Amino acid sequence: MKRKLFERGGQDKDRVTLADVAAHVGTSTITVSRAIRRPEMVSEALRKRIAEAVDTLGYVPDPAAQALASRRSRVIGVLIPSVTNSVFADVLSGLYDTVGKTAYSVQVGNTRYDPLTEEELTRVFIGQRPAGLIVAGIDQTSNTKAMLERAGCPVIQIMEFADGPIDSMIGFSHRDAARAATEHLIAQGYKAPGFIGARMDPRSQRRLNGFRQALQEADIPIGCREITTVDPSRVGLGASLLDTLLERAPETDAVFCNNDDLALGVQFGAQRRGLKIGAEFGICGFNDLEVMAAAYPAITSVRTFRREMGMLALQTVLDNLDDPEKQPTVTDLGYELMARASTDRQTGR
Amino acid sequence: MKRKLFERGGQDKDRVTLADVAAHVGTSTITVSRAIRRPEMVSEALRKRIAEAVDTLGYVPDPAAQALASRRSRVIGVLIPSVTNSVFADVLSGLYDTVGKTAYSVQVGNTRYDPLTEEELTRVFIGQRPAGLIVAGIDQTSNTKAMLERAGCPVIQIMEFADGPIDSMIGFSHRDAARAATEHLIAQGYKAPGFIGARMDPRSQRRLNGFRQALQEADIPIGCREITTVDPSRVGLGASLLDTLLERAPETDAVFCNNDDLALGVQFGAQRRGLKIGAEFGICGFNDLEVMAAAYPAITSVRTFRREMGMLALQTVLDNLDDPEKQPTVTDLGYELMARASTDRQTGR
DNA sequence: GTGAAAGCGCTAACAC
DNA sequence: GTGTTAGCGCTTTCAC
Repeated sequence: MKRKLFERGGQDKDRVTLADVAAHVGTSTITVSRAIRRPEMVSEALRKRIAEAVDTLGYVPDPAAQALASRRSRVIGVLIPSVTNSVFADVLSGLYDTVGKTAYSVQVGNTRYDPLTEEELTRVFIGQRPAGLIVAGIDQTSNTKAMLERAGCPVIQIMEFADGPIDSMIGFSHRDAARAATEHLIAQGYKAPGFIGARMDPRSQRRLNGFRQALQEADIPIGCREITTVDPSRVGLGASLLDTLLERAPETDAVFCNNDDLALGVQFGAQRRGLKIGAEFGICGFNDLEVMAAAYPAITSVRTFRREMGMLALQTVLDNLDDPEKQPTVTDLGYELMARASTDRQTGR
Repeated sequence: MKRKLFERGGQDKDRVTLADVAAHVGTSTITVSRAIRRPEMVSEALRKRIAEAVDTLGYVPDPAAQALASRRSRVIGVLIPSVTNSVFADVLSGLYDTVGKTAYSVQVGNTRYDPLTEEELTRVFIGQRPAGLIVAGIDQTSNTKAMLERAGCPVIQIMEFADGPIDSMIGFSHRDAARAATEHLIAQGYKAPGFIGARMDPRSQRRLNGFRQALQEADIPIGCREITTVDPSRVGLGASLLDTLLERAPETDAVFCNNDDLALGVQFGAQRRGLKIGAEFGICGFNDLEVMAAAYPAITSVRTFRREMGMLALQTVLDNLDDPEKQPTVTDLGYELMARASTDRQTGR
């Protein structure tokens, strides 16, 4: 087994610097620096020779030195509450795709649904003089909000659409989306829809509010058909929450689930109980993960635009960086109800 | 809508530096630096006053300056082929958990299953003088491998267990795991197991090899029961690949799927066809995502230790950083066959 | 269009 | 234990 060679220094001596490139070409470091960052400022001839030297010497810029000298890093900080939750994984995927071949890089902080962790991470991120900051949600502590307002870089809030953005905002109304889902259940003829929710972070809470609002407007009493837990969401949890729901409120004939994992679990649980999905029991999820359309029977859900949110958020940072005069934007990405067999009363099964 | 305030400088003037803290306490910058990084080198009295000053002034270290001066950043680079694939999301979750309250941070590069993107990202990452590097797989280009060998930091290969590690390695044998799964199908009495695979990256390929090996050892001809595609895996794809499989090889009575998404899709497809899962048709997935146990019927899979892999990889980097004399380690995390109803021939459905 | 000088905020190396 | 001196590799500012 080979020995380690990173005791210190190591290949650090052979690091190729701007000065090396400059010497090779016979010009000054600043010109090389310009040739790389703003080619239009350097004559074509020089530019070409510099490009060649960069190539042959294998020069790679030192981001630390760049950041220190320019007082700006090329890191775009992203604060999300979870990395495993596929909702955020999709957002990340959009971010990574868009950051792709730009000179910027994405650094993700996992707040674990904890506002204080978020505050701490915000402090650290801002200490890096980030090029931009993308944060999930609108429920930051007042300290966090104050820091973000003075961050000195574009700040994009994602996942929500609401009043009082810190800077730019890209998302949708969780309440409206949930209300639409519930209205769909009612329109399909279900008489006693219930709600199943896990984690119950602020976004889940807003979805619950949308559910309540729809029932209220339809003059349907809620009864005991709201089953929630702070436990993280899992498919397996769907079935157990369904058990609780049907025990407490046997009249329930449909359920709006906080997210798709729960909905899938509810469907498995309902099948185990021998319920006819659709005809006897309606199921609606939230987010429209790919599995929903593929399930048997296919499960109704509310489609949300997660990758798009990531892409647009990153692009918004880039746009703001390009043009510092650019005004903040607030974008509603909306949602789309995907009605499928699981809420079709004609579906026997 | 508020005006932007990040035109440049902004709050940069009020940045609290080591010098500010030193002045406040009446000592030198280096002492403050030491008080923070190696408290045992500073007298208790001073240390306490410095801590207070740091707090009241709100000092946050500048990672760029640290990296530049020490020629080492506190960034641990992670190169994975996908962020949405929940397999890697789980690994990431383990990484983030472990990096948690350390002074290090994780930076993820998405290679998109492309060796050249991986090479490019490796070059950029190494240019950051990372504290450590965690890379998925063993199929790097020779250029990439050469760079990693000279990276001057701990390098951990994850997701595989094989010969010739670059430095440390943590994973398991995909071939052995797949062989075990296939042997299970055979032991359960299925006579003509097939293979369904998507993406077909090197790890999938090794799993296919394990499948072949098991059939060969059991003297079962493979026939046309290998259905693969380079398309990325989706649940929906499972059903279509099942269609292809049963068309080409109607004798098939069980299937080993490259991953759990496909297995779930196969199950939905089989249900749609009215096949009795288990009794008539066996299904085995790979990775044992949470949904597999929750499905109805529950689906057999091969459990892999993804979060653990992330945690251990990060910990290995930290250990190597603590003790540069530490020798590289190679760890086999193994796998575990989770036999469930979907491969139980007694299961009617 | 190009360059010289200065310094970003921190730490390594060597004093004391 | 603590301080001094020199940078790290780059960009800013201001000259030319």
